Amino acid sequence: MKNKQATIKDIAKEIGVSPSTVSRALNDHPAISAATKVRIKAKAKELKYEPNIVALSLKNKTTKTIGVVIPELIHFFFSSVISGIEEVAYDNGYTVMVCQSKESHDKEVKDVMALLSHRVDGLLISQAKEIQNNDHYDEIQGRGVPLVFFDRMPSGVKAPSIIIDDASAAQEATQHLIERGCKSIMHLGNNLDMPISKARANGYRRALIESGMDVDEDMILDCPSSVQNDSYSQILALLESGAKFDGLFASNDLLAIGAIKALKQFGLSIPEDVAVVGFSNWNFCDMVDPPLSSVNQSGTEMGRRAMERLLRMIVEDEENANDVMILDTALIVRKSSK
Amino acid sequence: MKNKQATIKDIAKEIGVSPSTVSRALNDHPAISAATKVRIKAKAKELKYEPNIVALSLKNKTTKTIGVVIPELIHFFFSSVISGIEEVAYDNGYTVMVCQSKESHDKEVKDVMALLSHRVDGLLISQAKEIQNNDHYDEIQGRGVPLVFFDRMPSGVKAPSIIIDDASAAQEATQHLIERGCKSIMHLGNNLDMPISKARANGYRRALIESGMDVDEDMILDCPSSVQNDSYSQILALLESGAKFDGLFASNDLLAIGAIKALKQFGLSIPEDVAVVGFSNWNFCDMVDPPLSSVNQSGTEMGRRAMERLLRMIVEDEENANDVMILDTALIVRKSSK
DNA sequence: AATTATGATGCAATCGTTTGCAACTTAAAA
DNA sequence: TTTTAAGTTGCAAACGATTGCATCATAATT
Repeated sequence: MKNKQATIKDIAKEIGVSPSTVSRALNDHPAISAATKVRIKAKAKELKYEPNIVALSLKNKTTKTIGVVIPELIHFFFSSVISGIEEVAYDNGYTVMVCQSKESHDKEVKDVMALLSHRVDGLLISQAKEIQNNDHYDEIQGRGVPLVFFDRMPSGVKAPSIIIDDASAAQEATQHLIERGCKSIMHLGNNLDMPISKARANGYRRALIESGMDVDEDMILDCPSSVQNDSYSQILALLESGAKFDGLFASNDLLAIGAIKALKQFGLSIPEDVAVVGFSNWNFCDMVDPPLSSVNQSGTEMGRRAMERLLRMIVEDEENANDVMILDTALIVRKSSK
Repeated sequence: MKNKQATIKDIAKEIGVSPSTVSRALNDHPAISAATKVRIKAKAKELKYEPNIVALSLKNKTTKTIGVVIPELIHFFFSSVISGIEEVAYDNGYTVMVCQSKESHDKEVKDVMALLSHRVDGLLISQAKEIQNNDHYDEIQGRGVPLVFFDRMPSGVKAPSIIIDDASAAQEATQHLIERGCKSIMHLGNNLDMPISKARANGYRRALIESGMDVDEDMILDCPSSVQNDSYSQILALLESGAKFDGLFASNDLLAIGAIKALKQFGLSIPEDVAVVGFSNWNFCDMVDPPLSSVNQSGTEMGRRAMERLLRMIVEDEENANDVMILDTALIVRKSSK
């Protein structure tokens, strides 16, 4: 089972011309006679010749490949982003290499190095939860490889990013709960060390403050693992200890669903006793009971925009910019907060 | 913003030796003196030299890259598969190129050709719903590129596959409904032209027959688009036309959830009036109301196994085999059928 | 002192493709 | 008939790394 892919040399040998002639014929170079072109093209088809992109990459110093590093492949949001990236990449003749950091800084660094070794033409990155330093980002830029961040961007790196306004979106969600009449609103953060989670928590605080309500830091819980069980057990424990609240804004949908499970189990009804809002509008939001209100962020669009931005950097060979594109979010109100 | 990646030549020039010496020094070749090695390695570190995989690929005729073609990235099952593939690939020093066929035959063919041009060392494919021919699979094998199918395999191609026993799993699910006391069971297929869906429908039939029940082909509905709305509207229409049934087995979870929505809306309670079982055990199965019974198929494991199988083909350079690995499934009974 | 090992390094070809330049053939112009 | 201009095609170098073989200097042996 050895490689049988035909090369330009094979064609050249069979026809009895030089490889250069074959190359020019296949690229419709004007200097080649029509007759030779026909013969060569026919032979190419016969041998099922396909140009070797690896050789081309070496020559052109461009691989028509872009690298993507995301925290977790199996999260609906991230797989939508990749889907968007792949779409635009495909339309522009690029192929996508995907790595998942599994939220680990080390893995993220290794992924980046591997992709650099593969000489990707650009990188799209969403930062892992575990943050240590920006050395690998500097490394990328030091090598002149275009870099765009999406959703989770680091601070202190001069690169374009496509994000949403997490704070404002969170504020809107919290505001909605306040308008609905909630007097005592909890917030579930998903790893509050992470900038994105911090921003959402700040949005929550801002909404309370702007409505003249007190911010009780004890009402902010951290569920670092972003598994529903985490919020489920924390909320259940809280309820059992006698805590009272009538609204809950969670930093992601899974946490919201875990909380709902605990609330239901404790005999509370949603939204009557406690109104709940999640974040990300995952595909199952309208399938759970009650359907979960959530902040919609379109992963597909984010992926598309990020890829488009990256392409612009690649094509225009522009200087490092650090423009930030903020995509719209929209609060989708469903029964859980109606 | 041009490429500044250091090459072996750069190191050679700066130190004043030949490129061959640098190459040997970096690979710890015994013929190079310790002193030179030290100098060269120091300079390599200083210049942040990283071997150019593209050049290596050209020389070694191996890219350490594998290509994956799946129908849809955003489906939980498929993103789990990719996650499993990426894991094993990464552990073995491979990188993964991902393409989505979007269930289109043409796109699948184009994806395959693009990946072949990139000279991937192997291909993992799950066939698109739209099936026309196997020419592109022949093309892959004709070029001597290892190929493994997962989940959806074509008929008539001699390649290993990792699948589940769709018929048996479906039979088990249906059997469960029968044992629970269901007398009239519907089946929702997801594009019954697709082999995988056919198999599930056959499993459904087998269960009925083995229990001495009649198979009424009118009780089998096709929902080609695999969107919940499809099953929702079809089931609703059916109920309004006066159809009666007390069990429902759907070919995937989305269809099951659409059906549940219709049933609920029609005032039926689940599982009392109609017991429902889905297929795939997507992550939201235990979040919906009522929690949905489903056949668990581990995408991550399927991805891992497929990648492992492919690696064996790559490493051992074995002859085309067509062994089929059938992964275990397990019916997870939840409230929707209890 | 002459010969033979031994150690260290460089040359050149290779992988597949592209491309500037040279070289050749033939036909047109002087 | 000689010069010039097209029209075709091939040579060789390049991209970055590896590797068999040749080369050279030095050290060890006789």
